[in-house]
Amino acid sequence: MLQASVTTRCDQMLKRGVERKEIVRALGEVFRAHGYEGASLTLITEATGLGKGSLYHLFPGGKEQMASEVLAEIDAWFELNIYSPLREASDSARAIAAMIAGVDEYFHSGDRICLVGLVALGASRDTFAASVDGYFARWQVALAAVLRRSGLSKGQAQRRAEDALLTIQGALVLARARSDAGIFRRAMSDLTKRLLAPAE
Amino acid sequence: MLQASVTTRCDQMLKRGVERKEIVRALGEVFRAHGYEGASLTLITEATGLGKGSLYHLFPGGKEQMASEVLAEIDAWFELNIYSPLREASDSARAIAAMIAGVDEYFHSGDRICLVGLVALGASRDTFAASVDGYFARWQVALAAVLRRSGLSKGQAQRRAEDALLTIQGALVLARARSDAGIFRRAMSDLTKRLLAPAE
DNA sequence: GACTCTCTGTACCGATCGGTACAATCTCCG
DNA sequence: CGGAGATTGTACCGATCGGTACAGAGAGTC
Repeated sequence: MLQASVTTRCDQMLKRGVERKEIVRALGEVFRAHGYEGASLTLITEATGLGKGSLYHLFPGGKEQMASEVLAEIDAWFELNIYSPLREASDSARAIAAMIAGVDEYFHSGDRICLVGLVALGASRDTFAASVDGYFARWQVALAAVLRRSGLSKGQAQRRAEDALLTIQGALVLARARSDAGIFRRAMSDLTKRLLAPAE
Repeated sequence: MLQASVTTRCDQMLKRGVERKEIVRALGEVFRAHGYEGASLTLITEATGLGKGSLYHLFPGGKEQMASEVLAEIDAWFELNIYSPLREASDSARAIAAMIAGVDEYFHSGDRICLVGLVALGASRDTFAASVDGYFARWQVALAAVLRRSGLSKGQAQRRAEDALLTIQGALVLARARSDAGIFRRAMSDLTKRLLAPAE
């Protein structure tokens, strides 16, 4: 019966892991929709279907822990789907196209907001400064490496990667402000061309 | 004594107008620093030096009126210092350079945030949707007109103006996120070149 | 000085905030 | 089934939220 016991426990752990991931995802949507300050415990309980008891059992650190786990999960997603492919890419053009495709998917072609950007602008920025900075820093380094391999100088690569990140953020802001996802799509299309352009 | 009376009233009105402008400016800083939801009445009374009584006497509509007056004031500033010069410009290159200089001044070279962008991303977006959209729409139209006069096609001019707005917003987000005003300065420099470039 | 009207400080309102306490319940195990 | 530990709903906490009521201070007019 030992085997059964172990299996059961593994299943449980796995299930818990999955559930927690699901919860963190739901939390992310709440923070995205209402910001860190605006995401009240009431909204959070509604979005997750969890009472305060469960919530504080799962996240003893309260809202702050919830938000930082959400940021960590975002980071993990980008690490897996964006940074890592960028780092390991051999074909620069293909890697950049894949990055843009990934970004387009993640942000639902401009319908979805960047939570990291939102936090960066808000009052809670200082609390999560390290996560926010790390998110963009790692992205820039990974993208710059690809650009460098495609023949750009170090400075050019860094500058062009910076331009890419800023364009994505700006496109999300403007698309949201004007309720026009077309802005995001056009910006991503232009950005691809700009990233792929030969060194100046 | 009629003259004196009138003069006194005018002075008073003027003084009130100035004071109100000063108050709205202070309100703007609070909203910028804490967002619409985060700007509590306590913070507002501290920033303005006005008690609740005065505040609700001046702004019977409460926080919402305060915020919309702040947005209106921002709009007026841009109308005067950015949109209008853009519309009346004869020298496109000079007009664009002036716009970038104005933007750099307004945003303190990246140290200051765009309140309109912040509102656009936040939960209060719907409340102020018209102001937010109008701000960007008018800017884009004015800038596109200049670009059109400089020889670009209508579509190209619109697209390039869109790119300019999005770049400014993105630069502000990224500069804030990474606590590096240099990002904003570099972006503005690049943007100027991009705007001035000949038609593709 | 008395009247009027604008302005302001303060006390107060119900609602909600993030967070805690804890008993009840559920789940797994022997 | 019985015990142990994880999980949960609910009542409750003090603080603060945005907003209101109102008495009184202040200033301009006669």
